[in-house]
Amino acid sequence: MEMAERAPVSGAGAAVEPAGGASRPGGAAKRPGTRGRATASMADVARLAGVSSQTVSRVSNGYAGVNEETRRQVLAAMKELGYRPNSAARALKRGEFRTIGVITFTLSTTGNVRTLEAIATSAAAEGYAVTLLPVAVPTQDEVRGAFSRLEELAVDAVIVIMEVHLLDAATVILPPHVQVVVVDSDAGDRYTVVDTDQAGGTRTAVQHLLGLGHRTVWHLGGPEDSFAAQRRADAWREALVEAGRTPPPLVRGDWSAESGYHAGLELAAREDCTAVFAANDQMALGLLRALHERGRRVPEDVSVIGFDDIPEAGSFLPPLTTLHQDFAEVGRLCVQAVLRKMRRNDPEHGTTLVPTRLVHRESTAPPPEAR
Amino acid sequence: MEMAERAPVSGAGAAVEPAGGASRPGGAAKRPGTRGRATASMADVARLAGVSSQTVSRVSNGYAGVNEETRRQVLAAMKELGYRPNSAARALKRGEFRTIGVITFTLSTTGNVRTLEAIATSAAAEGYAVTLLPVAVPTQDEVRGAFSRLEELAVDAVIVIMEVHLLDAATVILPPHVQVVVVDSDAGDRYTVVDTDQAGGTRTAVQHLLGLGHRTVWHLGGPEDSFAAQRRADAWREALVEAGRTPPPLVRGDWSAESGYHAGLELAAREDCTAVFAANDQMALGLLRALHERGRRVPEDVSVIGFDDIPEAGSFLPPLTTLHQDFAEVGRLCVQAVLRKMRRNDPEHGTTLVPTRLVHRESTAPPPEAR
DNA sequence: GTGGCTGATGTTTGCGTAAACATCGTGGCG
DNA sequence: CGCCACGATGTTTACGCAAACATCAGCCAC
Repeated sequence: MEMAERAPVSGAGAAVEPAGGASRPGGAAKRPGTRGRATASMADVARLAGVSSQTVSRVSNGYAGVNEETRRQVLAAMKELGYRPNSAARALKRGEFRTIGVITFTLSTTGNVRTLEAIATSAAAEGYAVTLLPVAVPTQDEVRGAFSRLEELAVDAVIVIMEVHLLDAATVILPPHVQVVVVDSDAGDRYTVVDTDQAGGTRTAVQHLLGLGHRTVWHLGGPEDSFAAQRRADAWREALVEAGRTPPPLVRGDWSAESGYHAGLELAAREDCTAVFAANDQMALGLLRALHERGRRVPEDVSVIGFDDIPEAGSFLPPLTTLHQDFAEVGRLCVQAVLRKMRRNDPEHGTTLVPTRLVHRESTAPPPEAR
Repeated sequence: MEMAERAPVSGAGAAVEPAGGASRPGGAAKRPGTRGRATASMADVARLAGVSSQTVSRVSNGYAGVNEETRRQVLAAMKELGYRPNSAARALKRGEFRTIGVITFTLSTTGNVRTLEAIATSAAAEGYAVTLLPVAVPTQDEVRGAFSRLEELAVDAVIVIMEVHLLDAATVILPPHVQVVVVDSDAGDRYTVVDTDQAGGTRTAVQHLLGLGHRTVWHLGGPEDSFAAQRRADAWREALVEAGRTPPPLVRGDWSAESGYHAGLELAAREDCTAVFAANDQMALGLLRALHERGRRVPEDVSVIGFDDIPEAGSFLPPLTTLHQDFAEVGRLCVQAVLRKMRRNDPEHGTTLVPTRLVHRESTAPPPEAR
């Protein structure tokens, strides 16, 4: 921090030549491709300040027992040389990297991205960096590969934003000292989990529509291999049964707007379908298009409710009533949880659910027959 | 890789106690909170395999000159102890971290996210990890803070996904040995830049609409402080002037669908507006809603073209004609460029533009008067 | 046969940092 | 007055790894 305003690029390390060149046999030009200008080390700073390197270390780490005058000199020397602690050496010495690894299957869903962003922000606030490990194709080998790399990588803990069953085969190679927190799954018995309250949100959605007078609620679900989708579908069914209604057949999409459109064409053909709960906003978007094309008005003929509350949801035609997921909170809690586990070396698993919030816009209304 | 299928969690390091405990004075329980079970080091493996630690190193790094029999023994010992190279020590010794830092202002735009994803994937393919540094609020202090951290952080190079003018004040503290590549800017004279060909794409959009017979093309631009927006606006104006048309007044949004809606209400009121080029798809979405609400049909009365080709664009009402940005390619080229610069220690700046592609859907048509 | 060469392996050393321990004044107190 | 506690600083050492150099056996050529 203190050296934030040192000289611009080429002027760095101007006055004193950091040790190197002749004196160090092998290690002069460290950074590959750095024209021999090694970065200043603690020893260089110590020499310039006329103290021992240990004193530099003490200043660098903010220890109390350093004379004010000495401290000033050291800081001055640091500034002059543009000294930056070498994090590799630090990590080696301390045995921790101050880095959290995030493994994720894809960044193409809003949820994953927003969660990741929140994780990065929270981690930064705690002095941790975030290393990203995306897994392009979700074969088990891929996942395993990613984790293999993560282990050799400099991470103290791992947050997984991914359907947990993709992780199962990889579990065995998690090194015992790395704590893991998982998002987006219901594997609370085997992992520490932080997630949106899928079931609660779904119940809210269903009850909202029933409350408007709809006889039952159709569900445009996510793909079969997604636990989150499964969970929402289960909760939808339960909520209907609890209310004494008969759940209509489940219609599936794959989270994409396109798949929502296709499913929507089916639903539009059913006269008895007056209310649809879509498992995410993208599919709801496609659904809206299909209903529009088939002349079914929303919300007059059919009510639609989404899940996620993506930023665009308020601009759909009509603006979409949906369940807001607080991804920022999920990300924040992930970091909290993983750091707590790390610090306490806590092997216990816990599940933290973040509630959703119903955002009432213009895509839901009482059914035609109730008017 | 060889140790991918070693024993599950608790069985790690079963047979041989890695050195530690009594023999090492200070360094027994390294990882904080690890109940004293230190991870195995090269020395431990060497002891078990009955070779020197250097031979272990050679096996670990795949050097040729190791006897096949010896190699097998070492690999077996590694497996038994669950040995993983310590990346901190490796980084310290080698003087590089095999990590690229990505600094970005926000992950709420599709472009940034997709670019980031491509960067992470490409970097992984090159054996590099990606460390993420989001800057929540774009004040200069924030940016500076992020870079400060990056320097102490373990990165060999930096990719910036951010309007470059936000970076200017921070530049001075970039350490001289870190190569930088910037996305999303036109600062080719000061940085190496990889970006979508904004101007080319814009020209394509304008020409497409003029080609359909529209007298002129309106522009729903991005915020004033965005270079990308500025660039698209400039190119739009130029393309019109080149074609001998008079550019109508510029209407601005802030990239959001909401802002597109508000701007759209204005545009909908102008009878002479028959074609709009929106600077991104989100704003186009809002624009579509506004036009719909005001009874202006798309594309019969007004043609709309977007920019980005977000996944949802094909599900808009109507499906949006837009310019596809190849973010994956941008990300890939970023990694290529920054690694090349690193390896050659290349101080030269270059600009790489990735072309766009017109995706023709249903939101554009000839103007009413041409029919 | 002996010198040199090659391939396989061991030994030494140092990367930059920070804990542990050592030293060295100074001042307070018995 | 001398001893000791204490604050400030210096010295040693080890973190884990991998270059550089050293060693050593076997083998070929002259």
